[in-house]
Amino acid sequence: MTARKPRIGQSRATLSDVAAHVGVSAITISRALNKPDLVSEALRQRIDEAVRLLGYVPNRAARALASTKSNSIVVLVPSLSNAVFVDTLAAVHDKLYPAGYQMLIGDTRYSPEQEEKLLRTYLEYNPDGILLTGFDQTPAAQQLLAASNIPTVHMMELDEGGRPCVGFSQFDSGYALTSLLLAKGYRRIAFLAAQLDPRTLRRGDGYRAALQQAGLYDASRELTEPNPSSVGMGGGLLARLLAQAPDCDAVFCNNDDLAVGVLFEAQRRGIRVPQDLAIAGFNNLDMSAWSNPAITTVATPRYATGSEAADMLLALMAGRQPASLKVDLGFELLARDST
Amino acid sequence: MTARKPRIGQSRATLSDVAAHVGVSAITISRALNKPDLVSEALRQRIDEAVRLLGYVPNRAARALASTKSNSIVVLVPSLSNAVFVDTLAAVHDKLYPAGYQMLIGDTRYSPEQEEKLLRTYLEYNPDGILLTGFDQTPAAQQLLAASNIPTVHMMELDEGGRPCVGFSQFDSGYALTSLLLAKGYRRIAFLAAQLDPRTLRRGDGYRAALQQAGLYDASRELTEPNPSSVGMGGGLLARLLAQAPDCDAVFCNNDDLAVGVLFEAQRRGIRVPQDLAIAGFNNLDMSAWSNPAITTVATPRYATGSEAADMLLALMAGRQPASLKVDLGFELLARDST
DNA sequence: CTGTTAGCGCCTTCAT
DNA sequence: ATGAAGGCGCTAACAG
Repeated sequence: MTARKPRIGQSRATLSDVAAHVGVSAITISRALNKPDLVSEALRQRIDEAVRLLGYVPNRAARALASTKSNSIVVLVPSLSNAVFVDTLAAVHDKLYPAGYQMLIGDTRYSPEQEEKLLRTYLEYNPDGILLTGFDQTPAAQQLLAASNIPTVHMMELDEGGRPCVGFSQFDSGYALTSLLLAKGYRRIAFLAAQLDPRTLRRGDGYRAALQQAGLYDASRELTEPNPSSVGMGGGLLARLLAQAPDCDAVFCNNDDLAVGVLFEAQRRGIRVPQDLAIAGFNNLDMSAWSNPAITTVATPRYATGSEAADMLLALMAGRQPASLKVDLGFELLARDST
Repeated sequence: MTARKPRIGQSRATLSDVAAHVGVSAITISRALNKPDLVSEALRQRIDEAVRLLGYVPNRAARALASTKSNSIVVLVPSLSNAVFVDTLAAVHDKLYPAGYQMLIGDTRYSPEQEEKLLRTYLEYNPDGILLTGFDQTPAAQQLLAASNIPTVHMMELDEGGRPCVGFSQFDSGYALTSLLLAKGYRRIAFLAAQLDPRTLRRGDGYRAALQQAGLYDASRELTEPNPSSVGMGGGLLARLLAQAPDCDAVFCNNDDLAVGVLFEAQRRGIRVPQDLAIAGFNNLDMSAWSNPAITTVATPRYATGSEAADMLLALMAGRQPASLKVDLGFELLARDST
């Protein structure tokens, strides 16, 4: 036998349905669910049972409307096919979910315009907080953010202007990896990249600075592609590179998948790694540790970035002042057999 | 015209703020935004300007509450670190976004319990539709779904019971790949898998059926790990396999990353591929096409699955009967040099 | 084409 | 520890 709801249609049970069932007022049900200590033990149990019986599911829209808190936070990343951002998202989720927040995930596909569109849409959800990747928001997006007055933390890069951020210096990492190659004696070092996003550009700046400082910079050794990086593209980039600068003795790949692709292509061409050509990657993706030879790379703090950014956001949302508004998580050079 | 209450605080502009500014009623603004043809050209322009001027952003919670339509759909996938699901998500987005729907993405981490939790939470958003992976929902989750009465489409597998679904036969694909190996003359074929989800199990069933049929099945050649698959794990699995069944002449890896890991480990051990050991993978991930040798695999319809599933959901949500409630997208065997 | 009247389901503020 | 009244911002259903 089913309890008949005095409501038309078969829309789901509401707070007052549960209230009617238990014989108390709606607000008491609300309290039992949200602030259990304010309701007596006995009542609470009866309420819980009624909730189960009626299959009551709270209506988030109503709650958000009435409380002006949505309990959801927007997270915008440039790509979901890059393990870097997936790991970061996982960390954010691990931190925010226990705190009662729902993630609204947006994939900007490396486009500030798309990011702006997503932001506009997600702002309609009245998010309590926002997590963005980098600082290359469109002016309109920046305005939206400013006007919304919603706590926002930027991930993956460091800001000089005081905006809350968690990441590491992209420039320094590019500089450091290039310096490592220089220290190992390589002199004709190429730079291969896909997806010219701001972080890639900044790593490239680091690469260039290191080489110029050593008097070894040669623009013909820098090669990029507009598409998302992949193993296949790594091979293609090496082919292009060898055509225009056949004397390279090392390549700095902006992502490990490119590096693995370069390795595969080198093998196909009978180029020995690292004897004829050294290969370095970036991001320390799983596969680069296991190839033959294993690939030198830069371990970047992706999980930690998500975790720290979520912490900072939690603080900001609670109105607390975070310990620091600029958290530099650093990076680690992993020298392996490919260099 | 109704009275506009001057709002306190700096909460953002509402419909009636815009209405007051323009000198019309709130509903007219609402219409100008949602059903522009119902509003005169001239008024619409003035409204658009006021919207821009005040930085008006609609409140989704209020709209959802008033219209009992949330314009969002829930998509639950087992993992975001598997390219398969990321591609599927991309397809769903490409289809649903233009139709005005927002995706609420949930990562179940291959756990039905986690899936149930996510479902419970996301149901609070009153989604207009639901996209799930596979059919292994917990009983409670199934009840929730049934009670919610929300159109739902299952992805990646095929159902016999009439539930809407888009995918391919996991069993057949496992059977077909194993048959290919048998046809090539391999006799001692191993099966390596991570993440024993229902799809993996079903592929394993196909593998087993093919071998049993040929009188060649040997349980000691089946190896699994509970953790998510990765290149590194592929190497580990090969090591374990060779310890307990050193005479294998082929391995069927449940995912391409495992296959690449097996290849790397084989190289390290001086095992020639495919002469000493043939390697086959699954899912046709980018890298498997470029390794040396390239890896035989099964191309699965991940983008198409998302796309078709979204179409079917769109039809269901519109109250239309989809052409078919069970769409079999098939799969393709890609024989390459590793076998 | 535009306006009025309600009320979506819940929570806030005050009461008891 | 529990309840009553009111309203969050928007749109459905009817006017006109």
